[in-house]
Amino acid sequence: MEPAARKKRILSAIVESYVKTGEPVGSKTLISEAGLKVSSATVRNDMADLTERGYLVQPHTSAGRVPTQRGYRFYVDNALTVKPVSEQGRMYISETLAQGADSPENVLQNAANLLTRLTDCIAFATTPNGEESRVRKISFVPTGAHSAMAVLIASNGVIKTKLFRCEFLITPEILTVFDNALNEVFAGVRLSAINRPFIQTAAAGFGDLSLLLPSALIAVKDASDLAREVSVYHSGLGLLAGDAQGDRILTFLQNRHDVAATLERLPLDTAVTIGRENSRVELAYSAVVSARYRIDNSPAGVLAVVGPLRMDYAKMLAVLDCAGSCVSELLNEMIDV
Amino acid sequence: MEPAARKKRILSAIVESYVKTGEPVGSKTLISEAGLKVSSATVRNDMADLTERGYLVQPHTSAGRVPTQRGYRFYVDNALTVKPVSEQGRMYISETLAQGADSPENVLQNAANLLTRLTDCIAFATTPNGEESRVRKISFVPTGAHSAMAVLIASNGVIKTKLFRCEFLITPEILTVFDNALNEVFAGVRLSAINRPFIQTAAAGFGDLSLLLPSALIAVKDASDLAREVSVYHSGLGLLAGDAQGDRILTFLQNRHDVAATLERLPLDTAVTIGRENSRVELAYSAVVSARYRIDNSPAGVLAVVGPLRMDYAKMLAVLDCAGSCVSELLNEMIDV
DNA sequence: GTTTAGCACTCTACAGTTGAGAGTGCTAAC
DNA sequence: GTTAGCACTCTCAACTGTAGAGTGCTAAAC
Repeated sequence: MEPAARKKRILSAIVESYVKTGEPVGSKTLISEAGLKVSSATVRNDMADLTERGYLVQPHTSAGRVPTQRGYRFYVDNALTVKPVSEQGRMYISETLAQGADSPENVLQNAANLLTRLTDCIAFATTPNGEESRVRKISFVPTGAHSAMAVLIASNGVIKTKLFRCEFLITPEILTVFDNALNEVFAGVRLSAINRPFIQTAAAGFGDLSLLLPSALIAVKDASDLAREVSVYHSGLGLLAGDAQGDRILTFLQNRHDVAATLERLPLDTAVTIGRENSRVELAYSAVVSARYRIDNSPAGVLAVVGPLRMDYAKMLAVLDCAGSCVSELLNEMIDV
Repeated sequence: MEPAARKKRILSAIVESYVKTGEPVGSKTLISEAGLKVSSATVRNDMADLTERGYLVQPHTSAGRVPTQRGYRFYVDNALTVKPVSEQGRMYISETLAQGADSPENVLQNAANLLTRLTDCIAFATTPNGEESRVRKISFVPTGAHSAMAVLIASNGVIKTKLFRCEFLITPEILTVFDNALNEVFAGVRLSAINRPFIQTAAAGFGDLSLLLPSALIAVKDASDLAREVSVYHSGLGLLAGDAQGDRILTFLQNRHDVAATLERLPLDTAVTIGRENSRVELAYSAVVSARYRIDNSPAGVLAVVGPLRMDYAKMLAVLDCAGSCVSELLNEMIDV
């Protein structure tokens, strides 16, 4: 075998052995496990070279080698063969996700729970980000003499409500007027366009009505903001107990908005993000495997698991890929009512 | 001083010193800190007695004493003077809770965040349990040709929505019929009474209509179930990093339903629950300080902090009591629209 | 030029030892 | 009932020695 090819094989074997055992891998272990036809001295030379080039490190002088983040990256990019989830596995995943799932939120929580169970990692699922979605319909529901609820239905299936109060008496007639007026203005508008200037311009266009509308307009804007907000479901907190990176990850979880933003920033495809490649320092020693689910065939929310660098990347990728496509299927069914 | 009174004083002093320093308290330290007018030998005799009666323990032969759970309990019941939060403190709490609080959920999340900040403990806030509350109003909003959304407004101010589909075409007229029919049946009914038998009986009473109603009825029941469900907001996960009980508490947090149930089971007043007094084993080495907030003057949800047994109980009680009443005020304002 | 055997070297992990310091329980006297 | 004095116990931290694992280097073999 060519020296170059052998080195690649040695690196893969070290990653795989280290992932399995957690022990630094020495030259002798490597020969017996990888079935190499060379002596330990040769392997040592190759390992020294790989160390020099930054793919491996030695915890201390007399220890075996451990992959660096660069080592894992090389392994994931060049030496990984992902075997898709079996047909039975896929059915199991699909059925588990659908269990008692009467809303998209439920499906996503199911997904996080399931991923934790299948991967033994903390898992996340985000709601679809609303950046691309538009207002499908606005309705009003009376809730009291001076209060009502605005209901916004977005094109990605998300429904948000917001209460508001008025000085004047709210009658069914007024709500009908609101309904007609606001649907005319908002229908088809992108959620991201609904900001203060937008509602001010809208209000100005209503003549007499504009005196009655402000609180309703603000309620619609608030509902739109809520619909754009990404919320995050997670599962597997308990796994952090005793985990080496547990403290860091807890710090990461502390701030909901950071978590949402970090997950949103993940690639649009199934992907592995290793250590410092992550946008948050708290994840500098963790690996994130993620997949997007799609709604109406465009990337929507993300499923992800966070675990140690030392993880079975092939398995994780297979599971996430499958879960992602199952979630897509389920949500698309639910939404196109 | 009477020996009995002195022992009580010694126990309190040990609790307070241990809470402050975290170090087992020896007889000499005790004399200098509690200003006792007896010798260390006398104190040692008293400590030996308190140890025998289960109020103190020695981590090892040559160490000072540490309070047992029984010791803490005695201290909390007999030696604690709670000084109410100052007027300024109260205003600060009240204002912080109200910040950007446009829904009860927001107020509760604010409360959890604030409690974490003030107490350096993980904090929880539960939504009002719906056991006592009744249906105030039901509305329907069309969302598509064959789908609509049921909106249930409960007497405790909670609003829940549920989508449903029908085989037949949904027109505004049909929804008006639904609206009238279902408000007649459900208005004033306790949420806990809305179960399968109830909706079956209800459906039976509608004659011809009953063919159209089932999915709407089920949607109302589902919304009612959602409204009864207690959800839990929490804050301070990051504090678990490096905490001695962190692992246990993470395990406790793992299951949302257990958390909700445990919190619901806490006393109706401001209270301290110490170690094994808690209903969950994971909290056997933690203390929970809790307060109920009230809606319409009856106990609704709970605010709680979970921390080490070794905590400043007086301060915690003061803060929780204050936060509880501030949340009550705020929510009552929001709800009686 | 590449590969190999052999050997000296380095480092860790673990177990055992030691001495200082803290705090106790007991006893005899007040 | 309280106190002084003293022997005793236990922890903690620092230090030591040893076994084991794995390396890097060198000189010889392919």
